Amino acid sequence: MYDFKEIEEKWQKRWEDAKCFEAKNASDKEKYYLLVEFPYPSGSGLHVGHVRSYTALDAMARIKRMRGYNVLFPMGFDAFGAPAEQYAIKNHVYPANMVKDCIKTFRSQMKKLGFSFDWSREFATTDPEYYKWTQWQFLQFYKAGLAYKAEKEINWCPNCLTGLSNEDAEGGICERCGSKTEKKLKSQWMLKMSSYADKLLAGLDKTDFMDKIKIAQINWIGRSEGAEVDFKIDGEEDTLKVFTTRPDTLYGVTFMVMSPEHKYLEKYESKIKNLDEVKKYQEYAKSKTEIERTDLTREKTGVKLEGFEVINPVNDEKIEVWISDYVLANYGTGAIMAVPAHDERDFEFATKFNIPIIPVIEGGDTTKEAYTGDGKMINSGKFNGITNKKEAISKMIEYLEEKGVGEKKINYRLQDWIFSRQRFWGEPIPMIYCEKCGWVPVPEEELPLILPDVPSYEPTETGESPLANVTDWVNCKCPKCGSDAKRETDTMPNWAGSSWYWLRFMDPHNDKCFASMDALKYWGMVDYYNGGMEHATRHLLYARFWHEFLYDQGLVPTEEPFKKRVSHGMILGENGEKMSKSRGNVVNPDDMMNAYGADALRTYEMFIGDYAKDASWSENGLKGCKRFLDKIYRLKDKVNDKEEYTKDLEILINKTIKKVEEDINTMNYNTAVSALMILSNEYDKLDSITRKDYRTILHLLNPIAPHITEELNEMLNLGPAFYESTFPEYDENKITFDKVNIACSVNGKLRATIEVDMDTPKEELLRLAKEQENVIKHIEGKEIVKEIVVPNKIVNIVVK
RNA sequence: GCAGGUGUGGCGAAAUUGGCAGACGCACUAGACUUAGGAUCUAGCGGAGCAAUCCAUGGGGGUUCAAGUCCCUUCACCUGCACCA
Repeated sequence: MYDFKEIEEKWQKRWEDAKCFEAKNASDKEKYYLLVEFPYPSGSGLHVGHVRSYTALDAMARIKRMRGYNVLFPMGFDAFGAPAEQYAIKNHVYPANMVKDCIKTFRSQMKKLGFSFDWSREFATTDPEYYKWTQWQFLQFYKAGLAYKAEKEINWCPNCLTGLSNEDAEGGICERCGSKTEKKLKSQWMLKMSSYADKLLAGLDKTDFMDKIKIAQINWIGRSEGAEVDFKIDGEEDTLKVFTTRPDTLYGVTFMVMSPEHKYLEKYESKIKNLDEVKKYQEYAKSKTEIERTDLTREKTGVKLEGFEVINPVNDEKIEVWISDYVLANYGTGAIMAVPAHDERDFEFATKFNIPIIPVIEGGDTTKEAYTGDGKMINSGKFNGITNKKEAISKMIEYLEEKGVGEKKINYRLQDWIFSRQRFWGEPIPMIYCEKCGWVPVPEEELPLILPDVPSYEPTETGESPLANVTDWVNCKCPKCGSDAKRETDTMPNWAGSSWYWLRFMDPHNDKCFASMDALKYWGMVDYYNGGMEHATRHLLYARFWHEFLYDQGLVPTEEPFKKRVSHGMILGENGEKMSKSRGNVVNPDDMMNAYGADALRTYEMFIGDYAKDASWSENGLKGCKRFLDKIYRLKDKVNDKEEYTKDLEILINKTIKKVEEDINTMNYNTAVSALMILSNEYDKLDSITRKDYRTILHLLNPIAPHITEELNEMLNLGPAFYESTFPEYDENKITFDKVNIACSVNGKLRATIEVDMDTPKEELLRLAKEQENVIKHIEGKEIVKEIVVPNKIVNIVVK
């Protein structure tokens, strides 16, 4: 019938030549910034899931442009990270070349799909011109005291002799060889994200994220209010500090638990009488994989410290101290006060090791289980009798503060960001270590610090980055004192490059700064940011943290980077499972485009279902959408030479205009498509349609299926190309029919429908309803109890 | 365990937010046109029933003239987080 390939290529070229999708950094038009997460250019090419979100935002971008906005809709590539590195290790090639090839494939696929990205702004995070600024920004963190070195555990595979990312060591098992991974202490660069915890929480109020995304962020930050309490170590001046959310239960403390990694175990080694046993337990805890350690069904284990006791600050009683791996080293102070009567985990522990349980709040049976509910305080000295938990907590904190043995404290689950990777394929961290001066930043004018090629891409045997083997790169002079020094060989994590990329899109070719203040001010916040739900926590937090930091440094004009964040559901295989090579259910967008065309693929992915939900692929569904486009094409033969709407279609057309724009702006793409299908069905019923009828449906469909609609519009010479036209407006006066169907029911059951004039008065509706044969049948001989009339909707007669 | 979400025909889903459940599409059935159909057109398509009608939105209960929609309860599945003190 028509050659969609030829049509698609023609229009793609036309758009490119016209540069109609290139955003201007200075414009009288109102700006609109649409951002969709840039992809990782993997070797397997674009996924049909990419097509879904890109089409969705493309449709929005096209509508916004046709509504007169200066739209920024950019695309780039996030190309540092594991997959390219794995490929490099396997094939002994420099990853940059492979990345280049993959990007080429991705770009060409996206162009074939007709996305209206502004390609003039494209970049990859691996471009030295880009990572120069990633490095520069890292130095700003350093200068502000927010980047520091600390001993942190990494996942270490004793078999491969290599450090692994959390992803590669999932569940404590080395992905490559299957052996159990260990924890190994390594000095790593950290970013002080924890100091932004409150800002990250408060900043959410300035955004319009989907609720579930806000909640995910809030949970991840994990703010919890409580108190820090000092327990004096018996026989020492030192105190053991714990964090608790339940200071009101202090009188119920019967033991303390420290994590096996707690620093006091070393400090007070000489005090501990059963040191051998303790050391053995520490070894045991270390050998546990992440999964084993966090397995809730696992029985509690632990060792009591002999000769090491603390004093309860509220009643001066001596308390035994244990170590157990159920207490985490990296949360709170790494030690807890245990109140078995009112905490489930402490209860479990106390029961197992026969430790006394003292209830301090009335309620429940604390010989059987921990009571975590509310109640009257008992066994708590002067606090006895308080029934309100909130009051009890604040009174206790007041008391602790008075005595100088504790204070109010807010804790966060959110931790500092481990910013080092012992990996090759990442941005080099621009720091130099000098014996005399310590850590010295690479001078800014020497950036970018180029990532050199190396003889081997695998991490070294000591767990260092392969860069450590490039001696003439590592060895350098200290920028401060000029003596021999060494470069940091760790690289940045994958997340670094994607933590500010939306800013670079605003001014991608700037070589003086990461983006000019003018550009940053003009584009402001990203208006609409779309990405996968899997990035709702980490990426989004890193990006917001990074941005908030830049704001505090006066480097960006807005506190928050993204106004609205939305996420799309996955496209699953035809069998309802996640698409993967091993499951053999992968659908290649190229194959679909070749068989049905880009427009059909785009239309189908918009029609597939609720945008926010997962959806299973169906090639038959795609065929159906192709048929719909074919029908649109065939309708051209019905076009007459009239220039106004067909009278009978006018209302439906106006309604459809309204619905399509609203639906696309609210992510209800599926109903936008279905509205257009309904309209096309109505057109099809008529012998002829007008030029305006036809141009309008093409125009409405254009954001979703841009090629075929442009072609038909031009073929019939209906008007200027859509990319340079204004989107149709609906007439508010013509979106309601003058006739309306009224449901007539008896006792809530539908008995008849009547067609009446819009806004027919109540009395008239009731009278008409009662004339209906089937209504009469059901009310005859019965007593009418109630009559409900809702104008333009329904009549309900209640009988007995 | 906690948090969030979902549950409607054979399938993907709609439902103006309390007012005719199943729009639109797929699959399927019958027919038309055709050398042919993976094209197009016509008709049908939740279940039961010849029909009037009855039953149906995971299950149970409630509010209401009226419930897919609100409330209570229960089950199932999905996604995060998970011994966070």
